[in-house]
Amino acid sequence: MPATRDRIVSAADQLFYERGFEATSFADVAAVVGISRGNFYYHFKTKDQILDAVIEKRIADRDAMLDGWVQAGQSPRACIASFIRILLMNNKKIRAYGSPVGTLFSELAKLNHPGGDGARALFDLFRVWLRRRFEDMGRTEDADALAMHILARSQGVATLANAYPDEQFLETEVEQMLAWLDAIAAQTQS
Amino acid sequence: MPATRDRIVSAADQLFYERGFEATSFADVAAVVGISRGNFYYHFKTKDQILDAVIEKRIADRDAMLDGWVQAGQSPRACIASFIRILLMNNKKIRAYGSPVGTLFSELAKLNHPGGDGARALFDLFRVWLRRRFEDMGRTEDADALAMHILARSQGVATLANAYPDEQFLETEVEQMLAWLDAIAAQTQS
DNA sequence: CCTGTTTTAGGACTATCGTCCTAAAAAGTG
DNA sequence: CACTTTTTAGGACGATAGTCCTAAAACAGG
Repeated sequence: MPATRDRIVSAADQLFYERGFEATSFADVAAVVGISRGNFYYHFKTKDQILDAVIEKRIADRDAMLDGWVQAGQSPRACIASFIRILLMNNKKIRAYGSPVGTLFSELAKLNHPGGDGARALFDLFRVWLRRRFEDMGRTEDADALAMHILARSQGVATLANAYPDEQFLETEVEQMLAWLDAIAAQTQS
Repeated sequence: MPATRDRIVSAADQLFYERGFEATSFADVAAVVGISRGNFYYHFKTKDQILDAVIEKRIADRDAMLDGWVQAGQSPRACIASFIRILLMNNKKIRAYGSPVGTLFSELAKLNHPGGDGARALFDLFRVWLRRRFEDMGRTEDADALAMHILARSQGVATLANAYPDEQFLETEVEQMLAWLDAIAAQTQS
């Protein structure tokens, strides 16, 4: 049986993703978890503290996923391909709610919320990881630009897939991104 | 002197962009315009009505901009290049607040707000316009896919530029998008 | 100058939210 | 079993939001 605190963070994570941070209230999360607002306050004094915990969890989850690919012995190129395919893995959720990273960052940036730094850290996690993969592929000079490029493509595809929940679009764009990766690899190894 | 209603819509347009729809209150808009909340209510009965008016204005503004390029006699390819360069034209605002189209859509989609359809109509405006330009370039079979592709790229670049307000990134990506457009044009005319 | 319509101001009402407090229940310890 | 700490429940409080109402001010036409 998971601790109450963890159940709160998981529920908040999901609700923040589906409804947004501001639109999700203490009462909403408490209702999903099945506890009272008073109990909620025992674990988190302020809403910002829940946000911090949710961002921490999102970072930890994604960090584990990314490291898992590396630990599994996938080549740098295969790792990047796996990153691109996240869009397909989560295609239903992305079409329904967009990117968990991008939409959270957008909201917090507009609110000038201090947690926006944490949301940027989520981007950083992917950016740094991707940069290292490109470096391992031999693209040391422009590894960061390539990382930013593929990150931007992912974000854009997620946004449009949310606006137009068309599965074909997602698949087409993923194929193009993989083709782009092939071209990069060909450039580098030749 | 512009009518009060128009001043309200302009102020709301800006505030919705900078702070988001939900985070902007009647009082915020009224304070910027310099009128009372009561006067506000005379012009707009509900918050949804302001949102509708703002979306209508955004569509009209962008429709005029896009049509202006066509009326000015620019070639289809030059028109698409102008669209890509919107990112540079508005680079300061985009780095500060993201894409006015994408961020509004994301927020309304999460709120399950009826105005989300209007925000999607904003995407449709660009999508249909871009599709027609690609058709005029001779890409009749995949014009819509090309339109969606460049729209997604724009959105992704805007999101990342918001997260990392680095002017160099924006310029680099715009150049790559223009190079992509050149490649498309070369494919088509050969 | 009078009259009817449009526009504006300011406050009242209700609901919801984040926050906080207090006391009971549960769990752990000797 | 007695005692202490942890956890839970439920409600109170102040602030803010969207909405709505009423009356005064500004303006129009005869």
